[in-house]
Amino acid sequence: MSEVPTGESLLFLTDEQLRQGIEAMYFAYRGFTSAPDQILEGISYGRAHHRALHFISRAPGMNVNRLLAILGVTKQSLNRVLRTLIEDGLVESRVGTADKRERHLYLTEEGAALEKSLSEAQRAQMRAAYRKAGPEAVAGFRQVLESMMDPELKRLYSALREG
Amino acid sequence: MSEVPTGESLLFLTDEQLRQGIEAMYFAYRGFTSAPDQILEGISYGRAHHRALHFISRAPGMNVNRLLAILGVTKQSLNRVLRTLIEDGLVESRVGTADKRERHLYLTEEGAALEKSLSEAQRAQMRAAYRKAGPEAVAGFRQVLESMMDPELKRLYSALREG
DNA sequence: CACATTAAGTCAGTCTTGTTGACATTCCAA
DNA sequence: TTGGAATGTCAACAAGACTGACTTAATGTG
Repeated sequence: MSEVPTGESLLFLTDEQLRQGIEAMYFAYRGFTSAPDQILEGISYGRAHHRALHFISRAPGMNVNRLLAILGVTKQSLNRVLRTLIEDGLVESRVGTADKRERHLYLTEEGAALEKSLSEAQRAQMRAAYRKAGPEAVAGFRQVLESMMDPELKRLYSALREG
Repeated sequence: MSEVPTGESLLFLTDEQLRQGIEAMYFAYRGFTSAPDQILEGISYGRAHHRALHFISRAPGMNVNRLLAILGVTKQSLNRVLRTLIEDGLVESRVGTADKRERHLYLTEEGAALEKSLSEAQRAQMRAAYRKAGPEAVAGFRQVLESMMDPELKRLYSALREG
């Protein structure tokens, strides 16, 4: 947690090393999204739909505000996506019991099936990368990613694991 | 290169672990782009302009086809971005000497200045993340990112380093 | 030389995903 | 009971991607 880097890590962080990291992140992110994108093209959905399905699947019963905070978009933008998913019978929106203003979101069977196919494609890609790199590399990967997150996003990310 | 994982790595790659990796990648990518995005809003440029400036800076004299391959967009899409950058005097397009059909791209002084401010903001963010995570984590991070790349993109990524 | 191909640029139209702003509805809580 | 919060909706717009068709200029080849 020291703010002062060691001589070695200071040496390590040349602009060139950082630039390579930036480019690696850029190219890798494209690989990261390509598998689900391939499934999505053809059916009339995009990445925004995938993201909504993912997080609803991850935390079923989540209300709209929570999902908005996670996705970091405006409610108008999310609403368009959510509306099509609800109309198409992939997502169910239930009025809250404690607070009836809230809408709680759930995947229908059909929604869960699509989410599963998308997430399986993405996991397969991730699994291949993890295996190529090995467990120790994966631990480092996760550490750096967490360090890159905005504190608020990191909070939301951690909350997903803790329920 | 073995297709059969060891017992340990098999244990490691639970769906939950993979899902956390996927989410980490998603949240981290948002942190990754936020610093340059902040500079870009206000001036009338977006991420597409940033990417073009970055790679022209990285490989000055690059022709349009090469940049198209790196960015993975259509020429119509790139052209819109490139045209504004040239009109605004940030990028210079020189007719090729060997092959006069080609246009070679260079940053002007002004273009280099903007690129520098964008890349410094992004590097600062990356540097902070790297320092928090430590050198060993960074090595793992880089390894996993490279494993995630599409082979063609990895080729382009590597070519950037080798000149 | 004539013709095909390549590199680059352009025009027109479309789609997804994001944005603002304005407004209605519902319902909780002080 | 009234103000504010949560939600939803309408309209307009912008960035950034796409396809398809086409031009121009330069190059390569039969």
